[in-house]
Amino acid sequence: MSPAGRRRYVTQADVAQAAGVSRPLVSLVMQGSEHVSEEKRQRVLEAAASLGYLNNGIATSLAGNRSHCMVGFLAQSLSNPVFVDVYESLVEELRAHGHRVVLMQGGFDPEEEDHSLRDLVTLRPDGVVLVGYAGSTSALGAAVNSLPVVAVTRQIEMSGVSSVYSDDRMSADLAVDHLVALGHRDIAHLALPADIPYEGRADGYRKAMARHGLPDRVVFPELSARGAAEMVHELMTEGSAPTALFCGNDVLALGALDALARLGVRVPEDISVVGHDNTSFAARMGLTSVDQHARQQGRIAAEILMRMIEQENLKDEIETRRLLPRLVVRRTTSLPPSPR
Amino acid sequence: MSPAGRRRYVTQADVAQAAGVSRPLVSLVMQGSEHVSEEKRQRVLEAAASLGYLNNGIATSLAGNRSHCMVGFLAQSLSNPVFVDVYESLVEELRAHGHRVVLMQGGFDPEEEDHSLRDLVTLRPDGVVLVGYAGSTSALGAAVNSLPVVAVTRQIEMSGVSSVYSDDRMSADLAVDHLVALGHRDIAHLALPADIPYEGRADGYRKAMARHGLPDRVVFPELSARGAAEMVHELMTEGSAPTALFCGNDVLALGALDALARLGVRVPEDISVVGHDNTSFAARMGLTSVDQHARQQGRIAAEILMRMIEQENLKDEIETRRLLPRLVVRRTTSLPPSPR
DNA sequence: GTGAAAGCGCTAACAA
DNA sequence: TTGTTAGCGCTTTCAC
Repeated sequence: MSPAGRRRYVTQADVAQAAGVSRPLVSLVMQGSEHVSEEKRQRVLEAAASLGYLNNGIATSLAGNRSHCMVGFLAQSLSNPVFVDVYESLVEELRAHGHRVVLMQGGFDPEEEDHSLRDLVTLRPDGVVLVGYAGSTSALGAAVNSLPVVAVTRQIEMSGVSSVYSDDRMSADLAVDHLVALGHRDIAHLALPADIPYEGRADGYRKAMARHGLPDRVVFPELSARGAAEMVHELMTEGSAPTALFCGNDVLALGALDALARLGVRVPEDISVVGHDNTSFAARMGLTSVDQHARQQGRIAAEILMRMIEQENLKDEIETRRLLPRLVVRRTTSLPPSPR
Repeated sequence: MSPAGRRRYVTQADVAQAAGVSRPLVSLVMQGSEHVSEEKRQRVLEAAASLGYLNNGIATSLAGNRSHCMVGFLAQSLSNPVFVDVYESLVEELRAHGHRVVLMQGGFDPEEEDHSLRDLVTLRPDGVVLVGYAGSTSALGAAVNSLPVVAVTRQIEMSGVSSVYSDDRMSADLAVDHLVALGHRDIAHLALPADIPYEGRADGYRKAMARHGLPDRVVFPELSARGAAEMVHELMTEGSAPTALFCGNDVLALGALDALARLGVRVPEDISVVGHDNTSFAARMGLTSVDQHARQQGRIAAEILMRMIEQENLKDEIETRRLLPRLVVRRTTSLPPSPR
């Protein structure tokens, strides 16, 4: 069966020899060409099957000077389900166009992101999708010169980079306005770390509070449900507790809800909570959350990318799509507790 | 800047011409060879930078007849956070060994899985990790002949495939024994679909119930929180409601909790709920769940894969690691309601 | 130190 | 219909 010694892939040359034909003929058979006699086709296919031949896509795309039909997806993290939503909808859309998607994890460290992006480009994809990219502009600039790039869930203002994103300032407006309309005045914000590229949420929150003439209160928990839980515990036990919490994303909101439950603080009777991203667990938990249309973003990104790939020239032919977020009100927000 | 017409990658030949040196010299410089004069090295590096040269990893590995330092990861789905845990811990471990990981989504359709696996192998990775693989044995057999394969979260009994998994029958034992010890007799099981490869959970549940002399009740919701919610709604409103629910995974458990909350059924006072996988949201929601040590599975898979890659011969040098699951008791399980 | 030549696995012109 | 030849971008002998 398999060769005894060092593992080695079976090549078309091996198949050709076994079948007693020339190398290019094997190539023709593998490509399903019509112009091959039935007899040789059979011989080749049998030889290939018995040797366990597997096409080498790397060599194919190199020789044919053609594309893999592959696009790269660089995700900062998958622990936030919203990124999974983007990925899945993108895969779905691109598959329909005959493209496959390979994902690499970037990470939160800019250097790591850079490195991952370079690794991805090394595979010579037809294009690259960046989700929550926080790398340097230099690595990005190099990529942009050679292949189409589209950023999702945030805008990257750079020549050659298309963007699909949701307006984060408006997200904050929606959340704050909703809470203020209910009568809240003491609204704290559980922000995403300052070094990840979603500062619009915190900025928007500050502006919205100022617009209502209310003082703002921003805290920066570690980016995890646990981190949020610890921060909320602190917030609720030291000094004056807010009557409402706007969380930078649903993962943080989940942690917040946990901490509140442990403290015996009732939601929404004692405190209201708003999340961000409207992930499926927000829906299941009855969490009021801002929807940034993740699946739609993935779909649009796929469309833009396909267009960029097809025209294949003119790096300034980029598109920018800003979506309007939508507040989904559920069971975690209501009137503030009446003053004692 | 970039060429006006059709987008084309800059090659070493372009760099060589611009720098006025030979092609191989550029290669040497790019590989950081010592045996190059400082002057030419500078010229080459400048030319490369100004042209925006990016190495072609595809051509490199082909020419050098050497590996990418890349391993493939085929995931059935990422909507279940437990698979993300496996992926992230694997990436962490393999990165430390200088390997990068590219992920492709398989899907639930066996044909799709097959296709994805072939696509992945086409990229000539050093090895492949399968998570929740449900493809055909033929595609797998072909892969196994050419490169190391390790299956995670389930066992694949096939020559050449290593496996890391948690004992699903024992999971069911832990859950059922816990509930029975609390006094439950009417325990229903929200099973994973029969066509995905985790039948051990349902089998184990049936056996455990039989062992206790109790009748079993298995229902098959659609594999999503929403599906579980609908199924549980049905279960609780038609006929006799069980006093406890053992769910095939935490996603289903989340849906179950949602449905119960909407029905006004209290957990754990009226009904106990046990999940599976001990995902981070189980921890945050106080869900009693069976931990299958996902991160540890990822780490072990990485170690096994590295070992298989290094020895590089003898396809029967495989390893099988069965982990023992652990029940984590939280707030969703307690005594059954006292009979009316 | 540097260039010429050969080759990785495959495809795409040819000619036969 | 088939084999021969050349070449994709890169690395790797091997002379010079």
